[in-house]
Amino acid sequence: MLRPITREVISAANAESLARSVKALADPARIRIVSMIAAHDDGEACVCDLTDPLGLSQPTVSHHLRILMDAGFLTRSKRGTWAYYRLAPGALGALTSFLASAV
Amino acid sequence: MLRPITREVISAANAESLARSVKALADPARIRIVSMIAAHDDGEACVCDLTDPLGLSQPTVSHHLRILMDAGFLTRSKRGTWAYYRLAPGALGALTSFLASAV
DNA sequence: GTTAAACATCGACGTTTGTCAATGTATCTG
DNA sequence: CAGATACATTGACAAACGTCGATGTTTAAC
Repeated sequence: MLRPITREVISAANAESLARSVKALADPARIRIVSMIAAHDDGEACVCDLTDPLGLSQPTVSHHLRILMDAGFLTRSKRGTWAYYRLAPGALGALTSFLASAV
Repeated sequence: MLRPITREVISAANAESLARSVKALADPARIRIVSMIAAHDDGEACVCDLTDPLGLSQPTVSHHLRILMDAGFLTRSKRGTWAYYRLAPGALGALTSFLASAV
């Protein structure tokens, strides 16, 4: 993988937006949540699947899920009283490849 | 890139350590610093090269550089009164590939 | 219509974070 | 040695963050 002769510095605005995405993953609970959802049956999990293994209260888990959703890493589908969360296809890969190329 | 049938959930300890690394990049100033160092002549830059383009005070820049060093993303070599910072080879790539595979 | 269950939202709290001015530490120059 | 330069460290402060208990909202079951 060759290094281009000229290397552009990331713009302040792009750095801000990239930092927002990275920040969404910069917490152990949220990293575990993403990993747990990815490993769960059918690739989806509800809040009640996560609270116990995480050792966190239900409001805290909902809070983390909202942050991951707002950052575009998760999607939510409500069925009955349950809310099922999934990985947003390609979102994580997009971040890691952009991170690797941009900085 | 095939997905393994069984997917391990990341351990709490590994999530903690991964979060520490990610957190070091979860700030627009630090992302710009990494990008600026990568783009700078000979792949190295001193503190005085960074303060003006970042619009931050010298202590703040030193603070960010320390965080990036502690996380293993940068190396420092002192020559005279100047301190030259470089990307630690492979550190960023190691993070992104681990991130992509582990979560 | 009541009750119960799953989840979201709110309010409050201690902790962590990003920033700067002030100060300390080397290193070079005359 | 005296002054200047480049950088690190310290202390302080406001803002952001992670967490929980309490409460609100929606849906299902009886």
